[in-house]
Amino acid sequence: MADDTRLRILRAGGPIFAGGGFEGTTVREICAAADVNLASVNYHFGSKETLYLETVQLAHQEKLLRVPPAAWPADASPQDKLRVFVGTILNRLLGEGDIGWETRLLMREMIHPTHACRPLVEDYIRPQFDQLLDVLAELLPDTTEPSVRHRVAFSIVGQCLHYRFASEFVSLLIGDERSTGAYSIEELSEHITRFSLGGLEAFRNEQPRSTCLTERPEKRNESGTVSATSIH
Amino acid sequence: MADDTRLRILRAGGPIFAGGGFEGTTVREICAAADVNLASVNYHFGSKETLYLETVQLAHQEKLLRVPPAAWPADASPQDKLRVFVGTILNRLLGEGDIGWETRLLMREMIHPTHACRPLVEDYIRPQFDQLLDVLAELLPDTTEPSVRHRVAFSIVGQCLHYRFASEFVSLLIGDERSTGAYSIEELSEHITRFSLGGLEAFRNEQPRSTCLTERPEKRNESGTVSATSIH
DNA sequence: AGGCGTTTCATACACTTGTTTGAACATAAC
DNA sequence: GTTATGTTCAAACAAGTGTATGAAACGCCT
Repeated sequence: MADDTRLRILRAGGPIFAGGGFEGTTVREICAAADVNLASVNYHFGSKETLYLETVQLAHQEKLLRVPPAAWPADASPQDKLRVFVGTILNRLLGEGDIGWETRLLMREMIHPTHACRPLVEDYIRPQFDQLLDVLAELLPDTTEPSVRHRVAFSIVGQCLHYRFASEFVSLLIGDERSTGAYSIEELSEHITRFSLGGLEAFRNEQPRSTCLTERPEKRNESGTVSATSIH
Repeated sequence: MADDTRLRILRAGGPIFAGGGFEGTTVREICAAADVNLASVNYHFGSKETLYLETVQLAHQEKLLRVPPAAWPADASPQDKLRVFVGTILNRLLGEGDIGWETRLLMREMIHPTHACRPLVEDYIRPQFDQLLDVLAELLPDTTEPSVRHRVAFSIVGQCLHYRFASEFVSLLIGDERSTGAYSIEELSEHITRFSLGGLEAFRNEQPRSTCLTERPEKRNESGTVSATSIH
């Protein structure tokens, strides 16, 4: 019975902490939702803070089990791998019917990092990041510098995260356009993949850098990709 | 002297609210920082909540004055306009020496929208969004659908916002790579512009959609851009 | 100077917060 | 049954919260 109340507190804490943040959430609230006595949280966790830390940990641990990492056949093209990766991330961020409170916890952790931040990144974020880097390795020249690879990776996940972080702003900006389905997970996944593959093209021919951007859109050089041939 | 304390409260409230959020920030804290009496906030604002709303409003109002919107010569190429736009956004998000607490307020508002959200978007976000759409209009075919234009715009600002939202995660992921300067505002601006112009290329030849992404990177068709010619 | 509306101040008021306490309860070993 | 150990419970605690109050101080007009 002891472990039971412990788990009940942890599971109840997730969505509540996600909704209100650490401050803004009361232990009474959590205890009521978990249907346990008020003193239980201090008996089992010692303090509200360690309860929070354990909650964050468990939340992403369970989330990782529930929605597994991206996977693809061994002979998939790198483009398809990227598409699957983007789709997986978006599903993790936006999907799952209910509300996706786990990612709200993650967002809060991004804005206001606590001690839960570092293990979260190492256990939960870095594996996905490395997976994306592996895909990018197939799409970028071998000579591409690590920092450039990283920035490209951030450009891709940044597009995905935007629809989670700024979802309220997006809704206000586009009005009722969302009802057209243009912002479904499938459409967004397709769009981001397409945009990113285009963006990758700009890094396929390694240039010194930063000199390939002033070409006018009307003309296109023979390689077809933006290049450094025309500095205005 | 009355307006003076009013303003002092508002200005002191900005960074404090940004740091601790609405909950997590005490009126006493703000009054101490503003060096005014505790009762002043209720005398001048009526409640903590309306103080918060007015604080958010003033913060972005002053921010908008301090770092003006992107501007370019009339004959600038759309590519250059995009570069300037991205640079301006990044400067607004990451620049300004101190800490940029205004954007933290904005981030909080994104995650946990309050009544301050709607006017914030209309007065502060939408003008920039429209400006970006104007630039994109020069880079995309006239036939491009509005929803596609919007998603492209989000792909661009998403890349920028990522370095503000996930800055802690970015730091943890890249280790001390930041010290190389690869994540300076200038470098990031250059990278995002380059990546985005590449991404835009993928939308230059309007395809039905979603069929242009499986081309293998080694071969390239004559137009040079990714296209719908090969479905695997 | 004197009166008056406005603003400041110290203080107090409910109320909520996380945490503690000590008794009641359970369960198993002997 | 008795003891021992681990767990729950209602109640209370001290500290901190937003807000209210009434007196004091100020500035300004006549």
